[in-house]
Amino acid sequence: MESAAARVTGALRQRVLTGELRPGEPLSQSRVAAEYGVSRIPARDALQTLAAEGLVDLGAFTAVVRGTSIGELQELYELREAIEPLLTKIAVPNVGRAEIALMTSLLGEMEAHPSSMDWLAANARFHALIYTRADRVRMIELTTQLRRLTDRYLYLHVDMFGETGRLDLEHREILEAVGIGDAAGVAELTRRHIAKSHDYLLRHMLHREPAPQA
Amino acid sequence: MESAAARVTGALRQRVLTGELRPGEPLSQSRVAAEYGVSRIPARDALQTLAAEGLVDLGAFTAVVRGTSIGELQELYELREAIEPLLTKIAVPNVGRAEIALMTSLLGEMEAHPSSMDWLAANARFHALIYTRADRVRMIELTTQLRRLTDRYLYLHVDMFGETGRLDLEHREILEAVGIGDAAGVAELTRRHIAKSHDYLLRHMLHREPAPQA
DNA sequence: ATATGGTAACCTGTATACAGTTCTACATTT
DNA sequence: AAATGTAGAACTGTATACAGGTTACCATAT
Repeated sequence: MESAAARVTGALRQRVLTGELRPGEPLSQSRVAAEYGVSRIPARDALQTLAAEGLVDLGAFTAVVRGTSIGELQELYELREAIEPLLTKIAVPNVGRAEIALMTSLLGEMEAHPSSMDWLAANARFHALIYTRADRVRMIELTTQLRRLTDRYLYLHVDMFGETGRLDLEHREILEAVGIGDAAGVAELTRRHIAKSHDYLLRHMLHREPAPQA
Repeated sequence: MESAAARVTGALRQRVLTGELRPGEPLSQSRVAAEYGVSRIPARDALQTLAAEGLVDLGAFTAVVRGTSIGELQELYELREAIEPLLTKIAVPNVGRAEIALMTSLLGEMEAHPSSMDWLAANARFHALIYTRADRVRMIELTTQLRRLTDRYLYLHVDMFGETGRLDLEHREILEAVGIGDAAGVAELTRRHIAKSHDYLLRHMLHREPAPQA
């Protein structure tokens, strides 16, 4: 069974992630509780979890949906650029035929559903598939969290990714390098892959919102 | 004022960190609550926080002090070796005379109190002093957490750091490189500094406990 | 002696209740 | 009109209470 707290956590996480709940939006325990038909305790638990994940700020008075900033974006991508290539380098030697087949089919799925939530989901699974083989539980957990946070920037600041075409090409390159077992190559391709998304987001944020909320 | 939850969190964190509470020790909400004279809610909050920090496992039945393993040690140090040099490279150009003076005095403090908790505290402040100037809130928070987790391995698996002498020498090297503003140099020295602690711990864990608890 | 079943102790998730704090908005003063 | 003060609304932290679920242990059967 799933606890009430877990249910509320998941629902809120989704709403914050997709931008349905805007940055700065206050999330009081009582209102969250009422909205999901639970008592304040599980609502409180959910807010605490989301705060630990960095999606919510726990102020003295009330919790609020965390804002975005170019500074934070910078940090998140710096971390991803450091960790994901590392994870890649460790994982690639352990990737087998089965994973490569699955990755190929995920690539097809992405090409079939450009610029949609389906694309984003397939993309996440594509990369996760490599990382899993690194056998690094903590690193993967951290990476998942960082990806969630940067995905939020995509939802909030980009009309709706006009870049999936280019990214699919990069995925094909990555897949090829995985195929020949070139760990260092995949790592470097991954780093650039991430850096390009960073640049893309940065350009859009600088252009559209010169002074973003804290 | 400090909330009851924060007080319990701090106290428990200390006890888990220093190994007073051994890995595997069950921490039920009720007993923690009774022990600190609070109700179950703040006790529950504290356990959740510690779980998010990775010091406690939130099982289905009861929370337990997290175990240690060579695999986790590996992950923690891989992360530190990736992040702390990065943080260093960013920070060093911003370190001024004031910080260098303070670092010098901290170095003296470490040399004056070898192999003690005071040494560990001064050591933490020494490195933190550099990192602060990187202006990377999230990275620093993450680094703090990783350092806490690895410090626990020191407490649990090393009789009581017989290495402070060598480490002080390395600190002196780092301080010198900071003095001449050699960011890349400090980064590399920091990476090796961390790697050596990793080796040291690994040797001891392999020697003393061939099959550590999960 | 070992396996099996049942009961009591323990523990968690959640609801409700209360005290104290923070914010808001309006009235009062300057 | 701006500043200040003040009641009330909103919110949080915490305590207490209750309904399951899990574990441990002991008695009984094989």
